[in-house]
Amino acid sequence: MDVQSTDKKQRILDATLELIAENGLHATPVSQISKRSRVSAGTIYHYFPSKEAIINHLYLDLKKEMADAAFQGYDIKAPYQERFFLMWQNSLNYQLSKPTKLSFIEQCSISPLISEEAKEAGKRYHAPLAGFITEGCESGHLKKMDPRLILSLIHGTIIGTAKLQLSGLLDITDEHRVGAAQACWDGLKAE
Amino acid sequence: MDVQSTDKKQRILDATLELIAENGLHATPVSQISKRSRVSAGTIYHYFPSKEAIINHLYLDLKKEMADAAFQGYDIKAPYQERFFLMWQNSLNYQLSKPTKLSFIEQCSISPLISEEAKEAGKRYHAPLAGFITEGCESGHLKKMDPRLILSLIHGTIIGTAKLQLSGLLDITDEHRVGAAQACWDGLKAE
DNA sequence: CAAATTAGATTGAATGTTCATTCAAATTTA
DNA sequence: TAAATTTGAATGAACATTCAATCTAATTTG
Repeated sequence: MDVQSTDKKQRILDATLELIAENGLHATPVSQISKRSRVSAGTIYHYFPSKEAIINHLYLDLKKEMADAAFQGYDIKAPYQERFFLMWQNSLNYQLSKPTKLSFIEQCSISPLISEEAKEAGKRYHAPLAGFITEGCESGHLKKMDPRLILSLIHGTIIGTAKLQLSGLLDITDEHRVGAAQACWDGLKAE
Repeated sequence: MDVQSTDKKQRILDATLELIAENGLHATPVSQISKRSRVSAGTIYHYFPSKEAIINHLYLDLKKEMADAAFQGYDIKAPYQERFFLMWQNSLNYQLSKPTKLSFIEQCSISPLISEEAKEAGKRYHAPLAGFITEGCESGHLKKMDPRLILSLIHGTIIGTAKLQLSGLLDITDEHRVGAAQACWDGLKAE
């Protein structure tokens, strides 16, 4: 696979992401993906076996990207609370800077269009994050609560904040970011 | 509109809700809605001008139902914290007991299939809830933070918890409910 | 009261459109 | 020149919507 063809593959993925974020999972025909990506319909099927495969591929790419983004600048030697804030902020910043990706993932996360295997693989990317939470519970930094529940609460606050911006109801400033991260920490820290 | 016809209208709405929760917004043809509701395709168009109209109608019904559910047993004379817990629990219980409704709303909340008017009307149902948060900020029970941000954080924790159950990853017990509500409160209460 | 009339409800086959996918042919690359 | 890539028109299936015909029940008329 040469540069030209990887480029085309990526153009297909980019166009699909944009169109689904704009028009929704249901209203994105291959003909439009073809136009937007400047790759003919036939060629799209040279790179992907089906439209469903494009969407599943995209889903996994984004899941990985999001998981990686959380660990940007992670320093294992830093205090637990500091690492908590770093990852919370990293994750929120990612969602805020890539609104099309948030929109796409939110549409897919429930849809049966995403295969069980892809959902399973997506969860695997969460393992390091889950480990970080479990560490916090065991070391006494976080409340004694099921780590899966804690992770869902954290995720909920991040997505809630990002969607608020996406909806246009409130422009999230640095002050909001810090306040929201603090609220999340205050709710989950031990004592 | 007699009993028989309201019944049919409701059957159409019920079938659409179920099918979209099962198969997704994109993969729910009118022919299936017709089968599941036992109302012929033609009759569906007697009650609704289009498939989109069914979905928008359903969206508004559910938005109202959810807003109302939060206030079940609300006692304006109760202490602020008690009312906070009541509404948080009410909302979570609603989402947990109606998983198809959660799935449907989550799929719609981003989709461009929902008209701007419907989204606007849906927001109006949130007004009492928003008022409750503003009251808490002004009375000093909640942190000094933008009430819209606080509401989003609360909503995020509820949806995060409910989706955890929906995904099958964790069965939410009473203990989990109380813990999650407490975490949400601890994060948002003043001091 | 029974027959006739009417309006609304209901049907599902027919319509025209849109869609994902295919493929024979053309072009590019090695 | 052989293999890989690319094209876009062609294909057939699936879809939302329409509509002429039929049924139901309520209302009017003789």
